[in-house]
Amino acid sequence: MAFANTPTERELEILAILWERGSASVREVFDLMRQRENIAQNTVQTFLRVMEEKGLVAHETQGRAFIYRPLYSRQRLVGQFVDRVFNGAVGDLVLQALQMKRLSAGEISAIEQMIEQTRQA
Amino acid sequence: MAFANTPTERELEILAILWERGSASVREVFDLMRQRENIAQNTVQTFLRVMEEKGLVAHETQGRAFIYRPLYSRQRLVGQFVDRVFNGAVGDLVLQALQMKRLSAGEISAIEQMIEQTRQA
DNA sequence: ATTCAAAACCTAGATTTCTAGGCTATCATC
DNA sequence: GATGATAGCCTAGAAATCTAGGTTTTGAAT
Repeated sequence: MAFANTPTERELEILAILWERGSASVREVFDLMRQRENIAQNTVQTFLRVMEEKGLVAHETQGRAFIYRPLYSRQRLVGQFVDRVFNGAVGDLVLQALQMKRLSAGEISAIEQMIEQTRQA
Repeated sequence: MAFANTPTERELEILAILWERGSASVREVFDLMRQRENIAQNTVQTFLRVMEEKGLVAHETQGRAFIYRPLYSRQRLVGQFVDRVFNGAVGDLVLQALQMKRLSAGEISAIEQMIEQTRQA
């Protein structure tokens, strides 16, 4: 996606893993990715290094290993997605999502609660 | 994004225009794009031709001009977005979107109505 | 201290995406 | 039927993205 610092396809895949887990070592990211596709650990490592240069992630060391965490948030990605796909109209995105009919009763309740809160503000 | 036939960045930009207008000639797409960036009409034309090969758009002629319309839907894109970013959890996407607090009262009402319908099914 | 394993760094090359120049076809007007 | 304007086609090359091999570093075990 063409904004400044927008993650590429592969970067997004890695970010998704970090969002899910909060943080992870190169090894952990690699192990998850290899389950779905053919990829070398070095490739993952290189991506994380470059992503850090770009400011998408940060790391701290734990023993010899680097533990990465995301700096770029899901929220931000959703914002950019809305801007480019729905011209900024969040409501349209929500409507479109609701039409997908993939929601459980529990999810619907959570959404209703959230709307209640939104209405206050 | 890395699914089969997922539009690239540039393709997405063009699709967004077609979604907005329903359909458009090469010239119209070009005129809209040039307002924001530096691009040649030939580039737009080439993209549309390739996108047609990929099945993302279709065209019919009107006089000498080709009028393109999208075949790949917003709905489908949102579906792929949810899958890769929220691991398929539509509810999480909606929650995240609602937290952005960019909604008007009218939009909120529309969403509530939509939820009512969703609840029925 | 040597050997081994695990991790990171550096680098070049493959692949995909993007870009637009030059060419041809079509139609309207003179 | 020549001229000009508008449109689409073909093509090659530039730029960005992705990939992973070879090397080096570090720490643990013998």
